[in-house]
Amino acid sequence: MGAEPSFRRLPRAVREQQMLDAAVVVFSRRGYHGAGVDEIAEAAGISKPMVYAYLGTKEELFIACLYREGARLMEGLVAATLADDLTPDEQLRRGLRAFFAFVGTHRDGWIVLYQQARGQERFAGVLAQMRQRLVEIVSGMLARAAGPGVRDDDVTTSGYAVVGAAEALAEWVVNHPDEDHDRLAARLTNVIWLGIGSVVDPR
Amino acid sequence: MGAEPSFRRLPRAVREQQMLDAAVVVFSRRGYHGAGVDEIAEAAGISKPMVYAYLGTKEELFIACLYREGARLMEGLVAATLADDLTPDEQLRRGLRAFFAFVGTHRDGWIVLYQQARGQERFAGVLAQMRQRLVEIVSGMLARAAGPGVRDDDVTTSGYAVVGAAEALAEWVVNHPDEDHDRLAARLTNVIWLGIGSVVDPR
Amino acid sequence: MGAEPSFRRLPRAVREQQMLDAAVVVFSRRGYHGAGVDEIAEAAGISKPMVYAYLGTKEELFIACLYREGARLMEGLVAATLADDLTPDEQLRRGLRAFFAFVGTHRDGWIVLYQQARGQERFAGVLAQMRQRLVEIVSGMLARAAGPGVRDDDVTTSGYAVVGAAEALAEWVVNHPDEDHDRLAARLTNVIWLGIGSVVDPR
Amino acid sequence: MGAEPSFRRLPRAVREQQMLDAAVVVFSRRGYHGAGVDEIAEAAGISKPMVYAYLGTKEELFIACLYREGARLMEGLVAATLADDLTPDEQLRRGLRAFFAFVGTHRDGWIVLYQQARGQERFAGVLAQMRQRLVEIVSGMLARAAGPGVRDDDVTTSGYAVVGAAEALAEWVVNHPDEDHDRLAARLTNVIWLGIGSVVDPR
DNA sequence: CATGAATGAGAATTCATTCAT
DNA sequence: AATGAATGAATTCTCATTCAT
Repeated sequence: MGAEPSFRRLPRAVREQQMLDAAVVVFSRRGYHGAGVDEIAEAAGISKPMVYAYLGTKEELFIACLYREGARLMEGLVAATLADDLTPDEQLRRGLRAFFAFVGTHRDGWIVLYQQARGQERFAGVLAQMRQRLVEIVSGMLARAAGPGVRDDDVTTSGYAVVGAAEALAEWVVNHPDEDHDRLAARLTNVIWLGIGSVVDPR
Repeated sequence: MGAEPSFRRLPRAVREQQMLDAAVVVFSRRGYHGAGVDEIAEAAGISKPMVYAYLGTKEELFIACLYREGARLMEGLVAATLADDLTPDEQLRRGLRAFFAFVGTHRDGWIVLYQQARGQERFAGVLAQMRQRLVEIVSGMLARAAGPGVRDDDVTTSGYAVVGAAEALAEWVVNHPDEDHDRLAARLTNVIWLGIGSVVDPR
Repeated sequence: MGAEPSFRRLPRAVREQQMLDAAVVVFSRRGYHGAGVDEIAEAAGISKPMVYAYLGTKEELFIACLYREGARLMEGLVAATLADDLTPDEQLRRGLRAFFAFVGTHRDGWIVLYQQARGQERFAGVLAQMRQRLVEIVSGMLARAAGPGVRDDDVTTSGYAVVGAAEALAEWVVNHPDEDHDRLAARLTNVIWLGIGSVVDPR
Repeated sequence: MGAEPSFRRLPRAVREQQMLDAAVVVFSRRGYHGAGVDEIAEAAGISKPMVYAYLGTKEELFIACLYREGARLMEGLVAATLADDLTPDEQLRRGLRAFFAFVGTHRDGWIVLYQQARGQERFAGVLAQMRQRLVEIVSGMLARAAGPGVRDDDVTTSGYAVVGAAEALAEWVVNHPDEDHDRLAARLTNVIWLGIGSVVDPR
């Protein structure tokens, strides 16, 4: 049996995760400008200079949060989506499920990513990029489903719409923590799938 | 015609609108916390104390922006929607068109409402309320289209999805100012209308 | 019967008194720095520029209050004291009575004079001067009563003590508006008169 | 002897006292509203944020001054008064001596307590309370001296008068720093002691 | 490694005062 | 004569950031 680790001196990597955890929580509640480094340090149970020593400026700290949470979200999505031989609609359904799962589990991360990072010129870029990737992924699925002969424009538009719908429902998920993600994903997939028909084959 | 009015002393009502105009622009770029009252005053072409004299605290100023822009949005929507004898889908299409028109014309107002007000606990309420009204309006249209025998829950979820999709496309509109709103509204309506079938009559 | 005077256009002298009335009230509650010219103007029922037009700077306004209230106090005292052929103790008693009467009737004036003007370097002078006159008056009475052969120093000290005692009781009067001034004056005179014996003829 | 301590970084307790020292000086000269936190910080030889970090708001800072100086005054008084077996008049004499000593030594503290705290509704309470305690202490001595059969009212009134006289002489002390406190206390005690006879046994 | 001490720079808010009408 | 409009100059308070120990 190994020695219990001392509580005070933790390896750097661990400390950094604790700080990021705290930062995500605080940023999610107060926003970038509203959050104080003091507050974050306190929430992390360490002193302010440590925050600066480990993660740098408040801006860098925020960006670190963005990257970590963004990566988590993407990981979940990709993992859920990458299995072989899935039909596009199944892929979509699993992607949505993973998405809602992330939002449900990482409420604060979601809020930081989607509510706080937006609208601060400085960070909008990082966010827009991620969102762009989402739209592309979804558009890809839709395109595969639609087959050739559909205008790229229409597919992209639909991609936006789908991502937007998912995001709106994410807000719903945030406010209704006991919602069944599977059911939600299934329902939305259906709506989308039928709807997509109008793009694929507009009468 | 009459002499040009002196530029320095203006009646209160005029100045207030100028201030709100400036405030919306600045808030949209910097967010609530990021915006300085100094900056807003300068943008409005007057001195800081006037802002406080006329519109009160920064918080009250922000709320005033919220209300003005919110009212503008709602007016447009309601006006577009209220005509007699519209089929639900036509109603939806017109509503969406009005929505995209607002977003296109009042870019900054849109951003303040939908990106900056969110995530500041203080203002989330005002916003959530407005969004709620939107969802209800849309859900109403969907319900009328779906007829009885559909679960309220499903209708609400769809309402959220539709509003979310519209919001996402709004972002698209913001970034592609020359997009044809009519076309976008029509396309989204189609997607929705088919999709909605899945809720009304699954399988 | 004369024409009713219009309410709006009042002769300057009247307006000035109204302003001073209002100013005394506000200064008494808030102190010199704490009081706002806005507040005073509003209390006087006129607009701020009028205050400046009539009474000048806030500082000048405050000094005007000081002089008016100080004059009122002194008038009362002198009037009560000047009658011919009064024994010193009767003089003192009447003086105290007049003093307490002023404090009771002009509560705010008293507070401005004795609590607010003190401690602002700028005004302390005016105040100290008035107080000095009071001490001299009282010391004069005491000296007349004591006759020659008493050290000036002792008389002055006693003068201070008497004025101080009166001021302390003035605070009492302010807080107990229904106190009988005559009785208070009589009691204090007695205390003083016996006490004064110790100075006159210290065993 | 040991190395001179570095001047820049000092432990909190020390800095707090320095700040209070400076604050008392500045408040005494300018009054609560007239004093700027900037000015106080500069007088204390540190930067403004430290004042806020350690002592809180300007209001809290002022109250801290009130409490510290008030405690100092009271300590002196109680210490001087508590010795066993003193006759009431000796007690009073010692009390007055201690009082004058405080005023002489802590000129600024005295001024803050007795001139600046008054008249600001916010602080009047703290002050009134302390003054009340003084009046009660003095009244107690007078009552012990007077024996039973004297109206409470009269004793209280006399208490006020005595405290008032002492306060007035305190002002004298402030302006005549080389006055002999012992002599002043003795003289005032005599004046009071004879005067008190009139209350105890009038005519 | 860790932190209490310290601050420069700026934020919101107010106020005495003036001007144009 | 009278006032709404307007502002320069503070003032209180906060915050991101650094240094000495």
